[in-house]
Amino acid sequence: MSTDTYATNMLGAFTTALAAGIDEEISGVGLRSLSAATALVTIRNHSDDSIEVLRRVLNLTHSGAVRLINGMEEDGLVERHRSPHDTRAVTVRLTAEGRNQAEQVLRARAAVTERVFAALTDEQQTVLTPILKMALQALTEGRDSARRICRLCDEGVCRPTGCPVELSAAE
Amino acid sequence: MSTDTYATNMLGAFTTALAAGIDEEISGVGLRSLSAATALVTIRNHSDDSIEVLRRVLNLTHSGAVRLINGMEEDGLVERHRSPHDTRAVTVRLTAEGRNQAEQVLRARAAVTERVFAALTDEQQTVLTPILKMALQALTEGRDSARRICRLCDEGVCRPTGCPVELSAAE
DNA sequence: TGATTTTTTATGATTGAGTCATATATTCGT
DNA sequence: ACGAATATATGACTCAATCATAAAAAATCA
Repeated sequence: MSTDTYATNMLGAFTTALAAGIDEEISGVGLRSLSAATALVTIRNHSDDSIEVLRRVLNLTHSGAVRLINGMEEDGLVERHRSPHDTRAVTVRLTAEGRNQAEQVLRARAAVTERVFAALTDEQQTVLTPILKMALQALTEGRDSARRICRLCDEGVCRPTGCPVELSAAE
Repeated sequence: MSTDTYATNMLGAFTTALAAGIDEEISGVGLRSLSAATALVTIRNHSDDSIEVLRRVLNLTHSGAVRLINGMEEDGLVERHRSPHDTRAVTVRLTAEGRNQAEQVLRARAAVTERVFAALTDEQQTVLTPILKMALQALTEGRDSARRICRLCDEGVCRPTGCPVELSAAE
């Protein structure tokens, strides 16, 4: 069963188009970088994570993450706090403004994915969901990988139904 | 018919995961930037396009594109030629090495999309194809948009069957 | 307990992709 | 033929991110 080159080519184009659309929409929120937008949502979902954890989710060097947080702190989006049980670690927390901006990033991403979904027939929407679930399970390769994949998600939404990425990560 | 937030959230995660996977795999080819990789494939598909056309496909400023081509020329991947009918315009053509690297970029992207496809059941693969076709049509907003969406595709593959993006662009 | 290794944050120096402002040459429209 | 539009190019600069390195706290283990 050799893979259908035509279909895989389209999957690539689909990814290019969708990723570009999401990036563009998120850029419209007006944050200093896409990394900042991603960090904002990541922190929203996991408050009080250390810079080191953030570093892995964002796939940056540690100094890169430190500088990203510096900038976001300057912009009044996050605050540094000393971790109570490990005085080396710095935990990062959103300010009210940061929380506000994080919601805007989530809305921006959702706007694009909703637009794509709306272009499909009801039946296509129905069959697509389990396909996405299956693909996400296959793409997940452990805890760190799961955090990276879900880094721009509204995690509250997946909680009740169960996130396939989290399930697969806990294998 | 309010959209299913759970499904759109997963579509976002799917895009994040797939786009990151593709970027990472393409980075493994060892070119100086993702832009260079994209330019390489774009030029492969449309040889002798001008820098100005490239600029639009890659979504760069003109000077950005000029500098990208400078670098790629230094790396021996492309050659500048004066356009025969417009002496202002510079057309860009791949060297043998450039062609070689472009194929590697295509293979890198295909490897990731094939892996995802392979994780699906035969039936899921069958129903996914027309869904992708429909979504791509919806995501295409004209000629320039089509070029951007297909910028990392192996365009030869879509020719026989017909690329939904091109069809939609020619509306 | 005390010494060594590991983990975590931070900073100075640098890189490199990309932008902005501007210059120059060619083509097009009238 | 002249003015507007189009195309390439370059100098100065920005900014995200890296590399190399330092220092402090925690964990390990002898």
